[in-house]
Amino acid sequence: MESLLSNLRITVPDCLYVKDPESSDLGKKIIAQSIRQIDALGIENMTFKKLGEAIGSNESSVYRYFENKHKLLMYLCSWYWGWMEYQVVIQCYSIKDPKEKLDRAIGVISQKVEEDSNFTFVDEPALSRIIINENAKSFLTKKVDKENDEGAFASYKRLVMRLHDFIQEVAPKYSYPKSLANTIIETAQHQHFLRGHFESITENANDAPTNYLTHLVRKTIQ
Amino acid sequence: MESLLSNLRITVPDCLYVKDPESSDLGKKIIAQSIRQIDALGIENMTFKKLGEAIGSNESSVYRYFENKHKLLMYLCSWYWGWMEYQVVIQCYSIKDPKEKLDRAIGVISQKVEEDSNFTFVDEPALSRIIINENAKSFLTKKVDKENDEGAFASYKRLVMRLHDFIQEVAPKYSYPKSLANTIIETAQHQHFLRGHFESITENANDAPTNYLTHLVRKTIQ
DNA sequence: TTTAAATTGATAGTAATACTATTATATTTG
DNA sequence: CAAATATAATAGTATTACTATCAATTTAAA
Repeated sequence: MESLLSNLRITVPDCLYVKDPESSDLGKKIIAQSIRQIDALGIENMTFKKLGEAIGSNESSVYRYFENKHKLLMYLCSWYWGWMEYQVVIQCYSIKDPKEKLDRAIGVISQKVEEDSNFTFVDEPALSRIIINENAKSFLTKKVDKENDEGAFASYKRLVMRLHDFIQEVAPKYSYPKSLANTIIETAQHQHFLRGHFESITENANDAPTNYLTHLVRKTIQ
Repeated sequence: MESLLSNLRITVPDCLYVKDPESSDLGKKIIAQSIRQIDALGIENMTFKKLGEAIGSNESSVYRYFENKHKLLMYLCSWYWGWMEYQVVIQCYSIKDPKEKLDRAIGVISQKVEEDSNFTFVDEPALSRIIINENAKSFLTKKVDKENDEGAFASYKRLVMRLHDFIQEVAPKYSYPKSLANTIIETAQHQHFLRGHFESITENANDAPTNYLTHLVRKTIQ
């Protein structure tokens, strides 16, 4: 996609950072490099020390932007879900037919992610791999409820509700639109993971799970 | 359920332990107490030191049974999936009608877990909470492929294939029986999680996700 | 343009963790 | 009873996830 909207910004809840990383060059470097390192090493093996060194700075500078590694991960996940919501909205905006609109949304969420040149400091395909491998860790902690109260998961929830609205437009009488919206998003990520590591237990080993999910949703709400 | 089969054992891949914890009293204490502590503290905040102290032993003794915390978690998950497979098998054994059989399997996997007195050193309801909160962490690591090669995830994969067989019996022409089997298991856990922490984005806030899943599966494969 | 304020870099230090190693003491088994 | 094995206790190491301090640099305001 071409870079059309240079002043575009994905909003991330401010409880996730100490200082807004988009407000400085160093901050943007932290984001760009953290995506590279988490993708390469996994969140467990990435440290603020390594991150600082890689951008020609140091540990203490990274701490001035993010309280800790977990908040940084949540920031990245939040950015991704905000960006995904934006993708869904623009790619579905002009579609009139609700069914077609829902299909397109499922496609956007489950297909392979491509680079978006509107956000130069974010490598979206790498970030998408991080979502597949690390997103669950952002909420599977003993602090979820506290962090949820602070609004840390607002972007994710907004995407779920967006999808929920699309489902309701197609099938106003279906009883589980929110649960289904959730299932679509989670299953998309999980099937991508299976594709990469457990091909024996999925039929989506050679392809995105888009067809699987589209069929499942259509049948379920028809 | 009554304790009928005192010599019953759930098999766990032996790459997951150094010394079989079921072979001694200390080993069984480690299992029982680790379930309690991981449930209470989360895997992140549980340590072998705390675990050893809680059973009147110490860190080094725990290390003689499990190489590390991650292997212990994988052991517990593996045990759970093995036990779940056994539950599915015995609860569906006598059912002739394939549709009914599949419904029952979905019920077993998605309903609230109850204590099984055949295994006195395992608190199944607590273990089920661990699965909901920590299972994903057992495979979302950079070591998955290596551990998978060693057979660490055999129990989980067997349960998926068991469910796959049930789905195929009902709908031999359905194209995604493995993916769907997976989705049932993962969604069951995830909906339980949402129930506890994100009720605003699920309709299963007051109930198990059994009805949601049963409906979804029936419609999908019909 | 000078001064103050804010940002960054460098270094040091702490408590906790995830182990490894060693040795002493029980306990079991042959 | 002796030998083998299992457990307990202690100590030690490298790494991590921070916190604190201070100097150097950049930026912004008067």
